[in-house]
Amino acid sequence: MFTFDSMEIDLSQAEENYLKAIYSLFVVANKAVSTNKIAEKLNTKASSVTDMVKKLSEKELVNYVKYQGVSLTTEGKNLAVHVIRKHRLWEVFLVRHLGFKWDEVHEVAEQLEHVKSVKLTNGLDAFLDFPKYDPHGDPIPDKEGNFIKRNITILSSLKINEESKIVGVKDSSSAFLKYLDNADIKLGAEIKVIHKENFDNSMMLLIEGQKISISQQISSNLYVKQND
Amino acid sequence: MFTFDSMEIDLSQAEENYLKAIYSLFVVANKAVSTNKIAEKLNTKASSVTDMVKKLSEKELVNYVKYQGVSLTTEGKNLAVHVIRKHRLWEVFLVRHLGFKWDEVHEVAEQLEHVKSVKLTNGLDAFLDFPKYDPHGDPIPDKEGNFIKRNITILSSLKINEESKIVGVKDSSSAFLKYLDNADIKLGAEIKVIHKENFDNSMMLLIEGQKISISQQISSNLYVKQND
DNA sequence: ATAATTTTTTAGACAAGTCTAAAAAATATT
DNA sequence: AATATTTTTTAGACTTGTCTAAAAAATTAT
Ligand SMILES: [Mn+2]
Ligand SMILES: [Mn+2]
Ligand SMILES: [Mn+2]
Ligand SMILES: [Mn+2]
Repeated sequence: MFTFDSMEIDLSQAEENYLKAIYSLFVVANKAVSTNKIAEKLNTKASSVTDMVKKLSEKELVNYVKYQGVSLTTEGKNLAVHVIRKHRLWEVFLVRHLGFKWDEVHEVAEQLEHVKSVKLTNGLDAFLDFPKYDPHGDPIPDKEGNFIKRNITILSSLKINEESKIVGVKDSSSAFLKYLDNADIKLGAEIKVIHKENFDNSMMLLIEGQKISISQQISSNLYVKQND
Repeated sequence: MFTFDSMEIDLSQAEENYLKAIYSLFVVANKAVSTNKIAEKLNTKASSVTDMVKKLSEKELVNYVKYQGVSLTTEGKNLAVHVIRKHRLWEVFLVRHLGFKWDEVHEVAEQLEHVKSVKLTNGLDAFLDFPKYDPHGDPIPDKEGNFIKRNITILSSLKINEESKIVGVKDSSSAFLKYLDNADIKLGAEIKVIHKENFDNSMMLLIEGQKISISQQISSNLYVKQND
């Protein structure tokens, strides 16, 4: 049976970042992703992407046909998920044990995710007691690469009087996370939709007893789980 | 007053490794170190070292005169010590919290020491309760770069009946550390020299009540602190 | 269906870091 | 002091990952 322990391919940080980018773009698009989209995501140029994608194709980590976009092979996907696992475990560590705020962890996790040591990753996982979610509500793959598939609802799509719980953020930029902190909007908070303003699509909510109005910008970047 | 917080120079991992190598070679030689020695330490070629040393000299991190060896500037030394601080803090973390043995930490620490985040380093330091020594008995610089200067005695230089405590290892290769584990020789152990064999310079010791014989190879790689 | 526009790839260049082989300098030997 | 040996530097090449500018292909508009 497959586990990450068996993975001994030594990729560069650049290669790992490409795999991650391709993975996350594919998840939303659900079809082969363009070199342009990858370039945008990685803050680089499409020509650089073409070069790298050829290299990854040589290594059989991506499927690539000229002019037709890129997708991950099974092996490429496993490697991408493994990097994501490390990224999210480190984020948990930083928040729980080193006093980082959820808007401060990403940059450091981007570095830590490239450290290579199966013992380190699994040791960290155990130390943290096998967390299922990172500080932004994103699921953490276990060492087999399996993770919880969340039943995501976007807050903005809720109807009046529907009740739910905030379980994640779509945008995890520092700016958005800080806004949430200031507005006292936290993961796990119970909310109820009181009113939806037709004019600007803003929403009036009851969050943990508090009445609060949020713009469409905000409500379309919050994931909720509806109460049964 | 100077602290590492003020250091914002962004060095590559290669540059940091060169500074560390030059630092540790200089500490033992106490004079400008040769490109050859640096090459040997870093498992590279002297010609590569010459190139890099020129670059570091441009950045005023080393003093370099052709054919006359290399030494660190104040800034270079500060940066080297900062990397060593991170290396040793991570080693403590790995042993204390992730179940690593002292012979397993070095390789991973070599990667972790290059992660850049003042908040991470100081947070880790605080989480570990500001440890003074790493698992091999090496002193850990604080955030000002200061560390305890140990009064090192090599075990092999002790006379008969002298009593002392094991406080460090000179060789921290995995092979040597595993030997010590098997022989049940630990940092902190109280020892007394019972006998010195003239023939091969082996030593008979009393370690925590146990009688044990060690070769010169071993005794010349153990640091002790003499009891007053 | 042709033309205009956008996307993607190619061609050529560059910086970082490394290597081998040869030249130059320093050191050791006779 | 001259010669041989060792150490160090230079010269030129290679890899990885990136870039700009130009060419080619695909897409959109007319
Ligand atoms: Mn993140
Ligand atoms: Mn996250
Ligand atoms: Mn070490
Ligand atoms: Mn150590």
